Amino acid sequence: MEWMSVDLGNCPLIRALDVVGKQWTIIVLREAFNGVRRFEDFQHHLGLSRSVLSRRLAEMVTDGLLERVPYRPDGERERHEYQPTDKAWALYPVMVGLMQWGDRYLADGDAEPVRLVDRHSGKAVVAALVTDDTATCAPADVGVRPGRSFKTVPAAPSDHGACGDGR
Amino acid sequence: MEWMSVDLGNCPLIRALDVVGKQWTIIVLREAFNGVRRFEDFQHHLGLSRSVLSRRLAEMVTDGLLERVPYRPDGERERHEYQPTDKAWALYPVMVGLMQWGDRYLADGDAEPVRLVDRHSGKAVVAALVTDDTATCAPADVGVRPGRSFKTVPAAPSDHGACGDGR
DNA sequence: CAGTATCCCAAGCGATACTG
DNA sequence: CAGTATCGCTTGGGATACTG
Repeated sequence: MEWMSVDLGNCPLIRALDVVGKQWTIIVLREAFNGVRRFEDFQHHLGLSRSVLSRRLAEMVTDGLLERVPYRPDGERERHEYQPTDKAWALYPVMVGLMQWGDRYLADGDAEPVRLVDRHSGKAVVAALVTDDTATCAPADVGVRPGRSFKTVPAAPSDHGACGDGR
Repeated sequence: MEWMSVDLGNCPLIRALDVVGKQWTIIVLREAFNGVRRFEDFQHHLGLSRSVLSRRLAEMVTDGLLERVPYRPDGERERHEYQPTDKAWALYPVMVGLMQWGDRYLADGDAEPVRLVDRHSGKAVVAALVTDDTATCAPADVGVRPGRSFKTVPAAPSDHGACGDGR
């Protein structure tokens, strides 16, 4: 971040926040994780202004979080869709952690928490610190129980067997 | 966030970002996790302006992330220190996840990654998604290998045996 | 040492309008 | 449908100066 003082500039946390810190970024990412791919869909789901969305999307492409790929639905003209990159998927645990933290500490009473479950075992999934050798859940293995606001992950990345697994 | 459209307002992710989303918040939190407690220390470590720090600290106290507790060192006059609350410690995995993500994808080449290790096993610690029943690392169990920028955790919270463990 | 208050600037957002 | 451009507002940050 340009507003940072000298030696902290290369702190990985600062660098991360420089990319992810802007308000809409993580939300847009969540939509993308949820399968949203097109401009209009992002805009309607989130209700943010078109100009902001345009800029945010462009930045996220520049930052390597989204990839803008052309495709042609049936007989229509060519379109583009924004696909989350592996770099973006690597933020999945962070986003989930944030969401679960919000659920736990910022609940407004009426909304039941979003419960993530592992598809295979059916067990609840949480974001946590674990040792290297622990079995982790890949984004593709994660779904939600009740089904509110955070649906299942439709298109997980190819190689991300487990996010955050051994370096 | 006030800038959010209607129904998304109670999305836990949005609520979380409303509290944590401001740029300095997580950085200040990291310092607090690292044992920094006093105004001057935050200011010198981070190099941010006193006015901003003052506001940020006050907000974080309001938001329940920090607690301002009085204490009296040896024979001096009374002082105050900012202690991270359990609510703040619950963000530890998120912060670590962000930091590791920055290390992995935003490395500037010259800086070696911050390696977190479990004190007991000596194994590397990562932020990840796991099932409910997985053994997790409490903040107090986590230290760093080389010792750059992210030191050991000096004062972990009382009851946080494992962050993110079974709800 | 530990802040608070004031002033100014830059960045981010929304609304609106326009292009292919 | 999928954006880009412009404008004005609001917010967050820095500098400086001041208080206990």
